[in-house]
Amino acid sequence: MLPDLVSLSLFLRAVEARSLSKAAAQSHLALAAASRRIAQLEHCYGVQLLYRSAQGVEPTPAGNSLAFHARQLLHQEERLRAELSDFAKGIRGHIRIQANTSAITQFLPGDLAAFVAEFPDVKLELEESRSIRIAQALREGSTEIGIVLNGTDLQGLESFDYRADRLVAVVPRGHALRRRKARFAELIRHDLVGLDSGAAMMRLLADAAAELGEPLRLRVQVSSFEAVCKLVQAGMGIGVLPEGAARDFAAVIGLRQIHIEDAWAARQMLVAVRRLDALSPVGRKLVARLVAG
Amino acid sequence: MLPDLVSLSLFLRAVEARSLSKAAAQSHLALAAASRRIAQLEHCYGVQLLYRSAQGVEPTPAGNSLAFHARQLLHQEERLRAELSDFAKGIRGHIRIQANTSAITQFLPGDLAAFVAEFPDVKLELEESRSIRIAQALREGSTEIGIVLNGTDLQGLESFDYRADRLVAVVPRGHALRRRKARFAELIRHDLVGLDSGAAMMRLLADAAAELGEPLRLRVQVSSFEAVCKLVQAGMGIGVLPEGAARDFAAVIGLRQIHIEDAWAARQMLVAVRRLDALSPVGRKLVARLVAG
DNA sequence: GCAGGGCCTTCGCCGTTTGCGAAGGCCCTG
DNA sequence: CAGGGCCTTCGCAAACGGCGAAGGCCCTGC
Repeated sequence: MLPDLVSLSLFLRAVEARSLSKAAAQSHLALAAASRRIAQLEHCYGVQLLYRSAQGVEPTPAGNSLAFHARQLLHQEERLRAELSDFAKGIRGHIRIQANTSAITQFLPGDLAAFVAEFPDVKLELEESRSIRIAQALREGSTEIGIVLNGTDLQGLESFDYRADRLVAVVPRGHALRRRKARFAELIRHDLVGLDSGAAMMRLLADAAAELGEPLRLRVQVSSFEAVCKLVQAGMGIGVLPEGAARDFAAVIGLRQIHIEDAWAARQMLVAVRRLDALSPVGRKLVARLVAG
Repeated sequence: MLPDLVSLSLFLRAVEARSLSKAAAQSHLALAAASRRIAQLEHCYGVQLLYRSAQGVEPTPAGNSLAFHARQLLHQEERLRAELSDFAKGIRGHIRIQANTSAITQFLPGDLAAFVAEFPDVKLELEESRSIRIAQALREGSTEIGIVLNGTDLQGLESFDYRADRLVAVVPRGHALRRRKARFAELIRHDLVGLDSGAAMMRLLADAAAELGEPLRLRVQVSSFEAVCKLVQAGMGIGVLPEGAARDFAAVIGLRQIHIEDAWAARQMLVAVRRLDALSPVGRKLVARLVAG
C-alpha cells in the first residue's frame, strides 16, 4: 500500500540518471532488484512510471509527477533525520513557533529568552509570518504555536490572550503636533511614514482613513520599525508603531510619542494552537508561560 | 537506513491513541510486530521515542518531533497518491505554476487556456504568489514554472522574457486631468486609489514618490484591480493599473486611460524555471509557448 | 548482415525480514 | 495478593527482497 522510501529514492536516481542500472549501482542494489522495485512501484500506483528502451529509461508524465513528489518526501525525511539527531545529541525538546512582526519585535524575544533560560535543552524554531498565514500553518499542522493579532480568523483553533499591543504615533522633537494624545483624525492631516502594506497595521490605518473619508498621506513605505523611526527623525512625517517598538527605537533617538485615542489602536495579540492537549508537554508549558507572562 | 512509512504511520497512531495495542489493531498488525517496528524505528534514529508503562505509551520529546514530521510525510504521500491517481484516470501531464497577480489578471489565463485547449489532458496547478516567494519556491523545487516581474532576484534560476506589462493611470470621465500622457510627478498631486501594499506595484509607486520627495496621497487601498476601477469611477481618485487590467475592467465602465511616461512604468514579466532541461517535456512545451506567445 | 555489447526483464534460489501466537514481566486495581 | 491490562521477548513459519544467470531487444561497428 504505502510505497517504500528506498524505492522512491531509487526511482528518483533512475529518472535523473536516465538509467536503471546506474540507479541500481548508486543504491547498492543488483539490477534485478532495482527493476523489481520499480515494477512494484508502478503496480502500487497503477500507472506506468518509466518508458523502457534499449538506451535506458525515460519518465512518463506520471513518472515526472512521482519524481517531483519523491524529491519532496525525501527532503522532508532529511529534515526529520536532522531534527531527531539533535535529540541524540542531548536536545530535549523542539517547538515550532510562527509569529507576526509586532510580536517578534516587541515581546517574544524576551519571553522566549526567559523560557530557554529555564529549559536550556529545548530548541525553539521561530519564523516570522503574517497572521493569516500563521492561522493556515496551525490548521494544516505545519507549526505548533502561533502568535497573531486579534481580528485574525481563528476558526478551528484554540487561542489565548497574549499581550496587549497599543499603536502609538511618533514625531520628532519640535514637531507642530504638541499634544500627548490625539485622535487619528488629527494625525491623518500630516504626512505619514508607513510600513509595507502587507503589514496588518497598514491595513488598520488604511481602513481608519477610509472610515474618515480622508486619504492616507503616505510619504514613504519601509519595511522595519527601525527605518520608520529614522525617517521620522529626518522629518519625513509622523510614524505609527506598536508601543513596544516605539520604546525600543524611537525613545533612544529622541522621538516623542503620541497616544492614539481611537479604539482600534488597542490591539490584542493571541497565542493560538490547534489543540492544546495535542501539544507536547513542553509546548504546553511554553503556551502557559506566554499566556501568564 | 530510511524509515518505513508503515512504521511511521503505526507510530503516529500509537502516539495518538497512547497505546501500542490499539495502534497495532488499527494497522492490522499483531502487537508483537508493532512493538518490534517501533523498536526498530528507535534503533534507526538512535533515540528513544516512547515512554512505555503499564498504562500504555507516551511520546518522549523526540517522539513528539517524529510524530510531527510523520504527519507531514504521510500527508505528502497522500497528495502524491491523489496526483498519481489522476494519471490512472487518463490525465497525461501535471504542471505546477506560480505567478504574480499582474500575470494572473492579464495574460496568463488566455495563454493557459490556449495551452489546455491544445493539450486537454494536461492538468495545470496555478497558484498566485509574490515574486520573491515564487523565486524561493522555484529554487527549493516546490513549483516548476514561475512568472515574476523583472527586478526579482533570480539567482540560480533560468529565465526568459514573457510579456511586457505597462502601468497606466485611469481616471473617471470628466476628471480634471485631460491629457493622454503624463509623468508620475503630475499624477501624484491627486488622490490615488491604491492596492494593498504587498503588491510589487505599490512598492514601485512608493519608490517613485520617494524619489520625487512627495507623499503618496493614498485614499483607499483595496485588494483587486476591479475594486480599484470601481472606486476610481466613484471619484475616489486616480487609479494605477497594469494596462491589461485597465483594458478589462476600466474600459468597460468608461474610465479614461492615461499613459505614464516614466521609465519604471514599463515592466517586463519573466518566465522562470530552475533548469529547463530538468523540466518535463510538456513543461518545456508550456514554457516555449509562453515565451513565444 | 551479423557479432558484440549495453539496456531492461524474468526466473529460480536462498537468506533475511516480518508476522504471528505464546510466554513473561510489570504495574495498577479491587 | 489475585486479576487484568499493558508492553516485550521468544521461536517458528511464511513472505519478502536480494542475487546471479538467462533471455529479449535494439543499436553500433566491423
